[in-house]
Amino acid sequence: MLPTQCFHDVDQSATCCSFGPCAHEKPATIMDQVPRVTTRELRAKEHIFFEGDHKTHVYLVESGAVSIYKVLVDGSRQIIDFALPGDVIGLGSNSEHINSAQSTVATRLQRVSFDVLQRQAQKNPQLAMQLYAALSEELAAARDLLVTVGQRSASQRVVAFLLALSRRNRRYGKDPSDIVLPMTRSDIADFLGLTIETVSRTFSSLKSKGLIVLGRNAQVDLTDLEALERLCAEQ
Amino acid sequence: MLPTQCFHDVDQSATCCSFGPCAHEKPATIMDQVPRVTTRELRAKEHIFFEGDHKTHVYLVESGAVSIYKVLVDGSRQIIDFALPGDVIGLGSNSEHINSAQSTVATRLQRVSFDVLQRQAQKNPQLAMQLYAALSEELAAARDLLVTVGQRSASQRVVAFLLALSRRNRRYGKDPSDIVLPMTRSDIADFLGLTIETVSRTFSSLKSKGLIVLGRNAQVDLTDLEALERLCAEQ
DNA sequence: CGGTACTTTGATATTCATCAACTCCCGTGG
DNA sequence: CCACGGGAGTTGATGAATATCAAAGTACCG
Repeated sequence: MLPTQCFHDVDQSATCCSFGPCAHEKPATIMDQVPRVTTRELRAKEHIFFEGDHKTHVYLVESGAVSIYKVLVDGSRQIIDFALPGDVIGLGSNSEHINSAQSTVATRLQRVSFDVLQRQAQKNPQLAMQLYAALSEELAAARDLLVTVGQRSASQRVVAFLLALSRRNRRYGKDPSDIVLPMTRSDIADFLGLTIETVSRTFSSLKSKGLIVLGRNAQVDLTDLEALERLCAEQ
Repeated sequence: MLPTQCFHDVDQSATCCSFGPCAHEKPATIMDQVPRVTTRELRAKEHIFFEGDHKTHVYLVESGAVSIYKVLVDGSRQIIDFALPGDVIGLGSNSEHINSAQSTVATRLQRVSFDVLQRQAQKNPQLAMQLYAALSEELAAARDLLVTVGQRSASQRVVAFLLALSRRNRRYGKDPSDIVLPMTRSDIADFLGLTIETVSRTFSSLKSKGLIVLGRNAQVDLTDLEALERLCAEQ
């Protein structure tokens, strides 16, 4: 097992918020098995690749954050996943990218050649199975997000999003009630299938209820995790 | 490449309806590489497995239709995919199912042992890569549905759904303007993140506009494919 | 400092969910 | 053969949630 662009945790049992604990600990196993790893630095809002581009590399996020998204003809955008430090971008056997990727903040990436990775996988069944497991997690994450967007109210979606970041913090040994949002309201809105205004209003509402405190620098304090969990599950 | 539960087509370029042509033709390559294939017959609305169940088999849909879904604590259901004839259910490296599966109509399945398949894949890199490609398609399908549910209006979702079935027909050499819906309005609603009533009203509205004709036996005639495509893309 | 991008807040409009009643279809049993 | 019953589908009336439009406020970067 190895980390993927599993931004929100994959919940096997669909309790609560459809986000749950994600069990991968080993960081970047894939990258260790392939030679010639190079790094790339990005400022905020730089593109890594576009949908339809020929797939040249697979990337590991070292720091920062990347949005994986699709755009419709009318220009509206659905962010499919946020790739955070430790997550891998660009897996899948297609020779072309099926979505676009853009840094949401300043970001540092490691990259390996897609072809080299594919060839290694052909020779090494264990690597192939690792790739398979990684993709399997991405699939679970995409489906969890689908459940959230398809079935939950605006405030439940936002809370689910915050709790997913909280759980990620816990997984990495950081404070689960003190999270950072490395993306704009607009990014969050496009991730949750809402508008900027609705996301902003929901934050304000949670703040006025004393469930969160909005700090400087995109910092958010989750002052009542239990109440948030309840909010996310209820109805 | 091999077929998966890619109900709607995977559109590489996110044109129109986020559903597009899906290029797999070889049916059931996986099943041919594993011994002891058995079959199972189901009446409508029988369960194949539940979320959390130990994964014993991987299934190929021979006839009928299967809904893959998750339920939330409040009882609401999100159908994640419809598996139709030729599609495979139960892939992924988890030892437990991460969603439930239920026939929507009378259905016949082929099944192979999950463990046997895993072991074969360990030994046979080509099979492993096939599984990888299959999962890759499932992921693309889940993401396309996410885009539809997250960004489109009720009528656009319904039309996208109809057009996906139409394209599937075309791919299998059948009439793309004469489709069958092997599921209830309730299933469609839970797939598209809508209510039964909204789905029904949308069908009625499309009918009154002369874009579709509702026939007997869940048959739907798409009398103006171009107008439907336009409806799905516009705004 | 000054400008730009991002965020918040308010007023209004629209879409879709909800609640409720009714119809249709099909199978079952009297 | 017809009556009954239940599941599925349709249609209408209403309300709530969220999008849209508009404007002001705030932080950040040169």
